Amino acid sequence: MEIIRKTKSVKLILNQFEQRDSAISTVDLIEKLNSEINKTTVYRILDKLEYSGVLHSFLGLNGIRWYAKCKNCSTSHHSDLHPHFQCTSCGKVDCLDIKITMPTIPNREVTSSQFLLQGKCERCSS
Amino acid sequence: MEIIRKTKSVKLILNQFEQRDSAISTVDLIEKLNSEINKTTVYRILDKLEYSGVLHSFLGLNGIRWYAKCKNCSTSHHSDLHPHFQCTSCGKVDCLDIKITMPTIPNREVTSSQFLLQGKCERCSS
DNA sequence: CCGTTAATGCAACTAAGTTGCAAATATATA
DNA sequence: TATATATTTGCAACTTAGTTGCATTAACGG
Ligand SMILES: [Mn+2]
Ligand SMILES: [Mn+2]
Ligand SMILES: [Zn+2]
Ligand SMILES: [Zn+2]
Repeated sequence: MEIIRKTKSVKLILNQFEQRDSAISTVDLIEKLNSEINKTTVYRILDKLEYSGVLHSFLGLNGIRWYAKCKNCSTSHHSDLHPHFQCTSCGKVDCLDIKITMPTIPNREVTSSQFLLQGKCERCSS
Repeated sequence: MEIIRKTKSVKLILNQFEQRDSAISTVDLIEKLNSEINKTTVYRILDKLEYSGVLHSFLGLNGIRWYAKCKNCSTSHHSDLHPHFQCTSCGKVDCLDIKITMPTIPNREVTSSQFLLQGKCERCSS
């Protein structure tokens, strides 16, 4: 299930991600676009954009899903093994440009991971 | 909000955690005890056990909360900064006895983290 | 055993996300 | 440009994890 048609809704959602560099939660996106796009459509487009390698997603502190732009991903290959940072003060969520060394665990075959850091962002800690 | 009284329900829940060493999800616990304890009570007891330093919790792959025994925690101090491992084949979730080196990020004050690894457990990969 | 207070069950609710289906619209082709 | 067709959308209804208020029950110290 890839994105086939550049519809009005797809453009509106992509536009949101072009306007900022931080991640956006499904809830925020639905709220922000609620007069223009139905929430079902938002979920479906986000699914497709992730599948296509345009966005990647992860879970925030409360289990809500967040989406952010991919950098070098495609439909066939995803390379989003980086941590994310959620500010407990303002709620902002960012991708971190940090290589995490995947720990090797005896007798376990690790295929992927989610690493979420919490604390205060630059703006909130100064 | 600490545990004050050792009620029948509290004992039943603690018993579940004594019987196994891996984590248990709220959903599994509610299902398993559904003939003996109301789900509201399960949620409330888990809250209190976590607050008291008996259990710690974290989110699994699908955003469902999991609980596991604490090792050296108390009401005043929690020391559960370790990764967790979820088997994508059998669904089992474990605490990993691995020290993770908290990355230092410029201009950000990191206070805690959640690190969830995914893959195949010992039993499922052999 | 009794009185106090914490704990419980229940029903109703909230909120994120999903599903089926009919209507609308993007796009390729003529 | 008009038409055909497959994709996308909106809507309403649903699912599921977790929460809340309140009346009832039960733990436990005296
Ligand atoms: Mn990211
Ligand atoms: Mn753990
Ligand atoms: Zn902040
Ligand atoms: Zn397994």
